[in-house]
Amino acid sequence: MLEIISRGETYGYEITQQLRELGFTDVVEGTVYTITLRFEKNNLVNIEKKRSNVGPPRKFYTLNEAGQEQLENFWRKWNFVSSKLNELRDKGGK
Amino acid sequence: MLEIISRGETYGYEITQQLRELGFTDVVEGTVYTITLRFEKNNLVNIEKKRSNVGPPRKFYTLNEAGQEQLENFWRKWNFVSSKLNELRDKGGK
DNA sequence: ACTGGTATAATGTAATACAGAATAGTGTAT
DNA sequence: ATACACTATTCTGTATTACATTATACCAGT
Repeated sequence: MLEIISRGETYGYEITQQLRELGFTDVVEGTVYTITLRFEKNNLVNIEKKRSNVGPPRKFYTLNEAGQEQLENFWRKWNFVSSKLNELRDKGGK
Repeated sequence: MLEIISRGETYGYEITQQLRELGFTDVVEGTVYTITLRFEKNNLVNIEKKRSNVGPPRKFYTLNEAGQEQLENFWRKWNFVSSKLNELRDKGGK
């Protein structure tokens, strides 16, 4: 979700849809919103509320400096863990 | 940890060491044991207690049928998630 | 007024991660 | 004998996370 937000201003409902398009077909809004709220709580995002002409106002997020760092940090950890796991998976026993 | 156990009978303390060798240098015993206990609780492992000549008895684990399945299931999910994440990481925006 | 799609917030439960402290067995050096 | 280092497991507790459900609200078309 941090990565998705980093691609450009977006809001919860849209993030849900993007995740579904990405293949995470069964994510529901509730899950996404708990995470965006966590981002808010941890001060990783800037918030801008804009009205929509097809529904209630949208809360647009962008990453702030801390959010960028968190994202980079995530990818660092991801690269580490995924390389280790793939190693484990691929090269058989011992 | 399921994968490590699937490679052959092992016990908590040894699993901790293997994880450290794999690069997860800061895992501590407490963490590992909560997970082995979860495996027990979920009936994914067979248990065999054997005495040791260098310390207290060891609780050896092997995967049972359900454990094997759980492991295969894990790899399925892992392959899915990691391919999606790498896609997100590699091919830039949109 | 009602429906369907868009949008967020509030609430609750179960699982997970992780650390720290307590306990105990064994061999070796003092 | 006893103290120490290493091996080994268990117990306990806290904070976070995952995830779903429900409630609420805005808008357009019928």
